[in-house]
Amino acid sequence: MNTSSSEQKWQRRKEDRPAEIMTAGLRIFADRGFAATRLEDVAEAAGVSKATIYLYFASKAELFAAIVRDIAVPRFDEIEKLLDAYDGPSADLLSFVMDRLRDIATTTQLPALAKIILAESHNFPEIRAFYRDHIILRGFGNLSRILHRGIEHGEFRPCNVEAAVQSIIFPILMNALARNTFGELPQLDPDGFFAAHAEFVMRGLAANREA
Amino acid sequence: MNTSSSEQKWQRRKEDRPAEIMTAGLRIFADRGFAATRLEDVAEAAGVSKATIYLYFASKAELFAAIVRDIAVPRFDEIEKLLDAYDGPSADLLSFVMDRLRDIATTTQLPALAKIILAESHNFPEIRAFYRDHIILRGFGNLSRILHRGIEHGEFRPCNVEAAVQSIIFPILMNALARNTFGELPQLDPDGFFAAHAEFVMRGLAANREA
DNA sequence: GTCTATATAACGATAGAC
DNA sequence: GTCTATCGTTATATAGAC
Repeated sequence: MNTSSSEQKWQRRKEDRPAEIMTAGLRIFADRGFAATRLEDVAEAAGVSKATIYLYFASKAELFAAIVRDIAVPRFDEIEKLLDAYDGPSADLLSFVMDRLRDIATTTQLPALAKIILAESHNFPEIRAFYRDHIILRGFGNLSRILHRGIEHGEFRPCNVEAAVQSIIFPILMNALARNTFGELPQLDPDGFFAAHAEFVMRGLAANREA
Repeated sequence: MNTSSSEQKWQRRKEDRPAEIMTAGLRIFADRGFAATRLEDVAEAAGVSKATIYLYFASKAELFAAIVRDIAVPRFDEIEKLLDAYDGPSADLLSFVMDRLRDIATTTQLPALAKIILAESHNFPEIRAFYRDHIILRGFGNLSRILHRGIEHGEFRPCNVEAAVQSIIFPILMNALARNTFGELPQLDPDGFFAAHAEFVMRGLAANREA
């Protein structure tokens, strides 16, 4: 594996190591799941030794959490920044956020990681607690804010907000999980699905138009 | 485990064995997942030898499929029988079917088994194919029938039926999966959730009432 | 020459084989 | 039931940057 001209066994690249390890870890975790992923394979893919992983991450579970955090946190931050600043119709705000969720579900590996949580967190309580507190509750909270706002403004009908949050998010998540698991069943085609689900949601939330 | 008066080490109970094995298997599969379940433990819990399992089931995957089938098929049959016979408002029919889905999600181990499919079917394609063809596509098909019926009768608005099916089913399934994984987060409380989701769905499907 | 990022090698638990 | 291989984790040696 050495380049021909150099006899160097390794280089100091303190800045880049964590990102390289996380990139390698993401690919292998998403492919094989948590338990089946060997840190030695992650190390090899990242071009470091197994021990080097432990310089930057306290444990396998911490590495996994860091990977999830790296994907999720910037997106949540962006969404929350918008929520704080926004001052238009709640339906538009909800549409925008649902579009972002679609992007996350279709362009990142977060669904594959969510699958790992569902599948294996029974054996690994640390990763479950992290995902519950930093992903689920945070995501629920953000959507909940939008719905409460819309209800207060009379744009959405009063309803069980915690339940509505699930009616909105779970199809998006589960569609991604199902595609991840069953491949491209025509029923699961994301293009048609997301537009239709957004329409469905808007009608489900619409305030009664009365005279 | 033997009764005190009998010295028989075993009895011929050809009729009961499969059910006993499946009951034991259900508990252990739901608890540990597919790969981690050892047929030896299933045999012990069922009070038979490992070889006896193979008398009735061709493989571990076949046993798993039989357990899923045993839970799902009678319920599908019941629902489909109703669909064939029913002749009232589509909204009532959909309500009834959603109630049945809620019962299945809250009173059976099917969500735990669904979790296994999501989690492990990557490694075990046989169980994925079975679940896709006999559970997902069948369930999708049934709901799809109800929606098409309601649209034809003018009771539901015309919409992307395959997408609406997902907007309806996935929250029910995912709520059960999330409770299974994260325990009793108050947000996931099924009592409040199912009623609210049903209301949400009815509004999402409602035909435009126009003059 | 000193400091430290990194590799090598060893440890201990656990699971799978025979 | 015992033995063995594997893998997460940790201790120690060494190489690279300044």
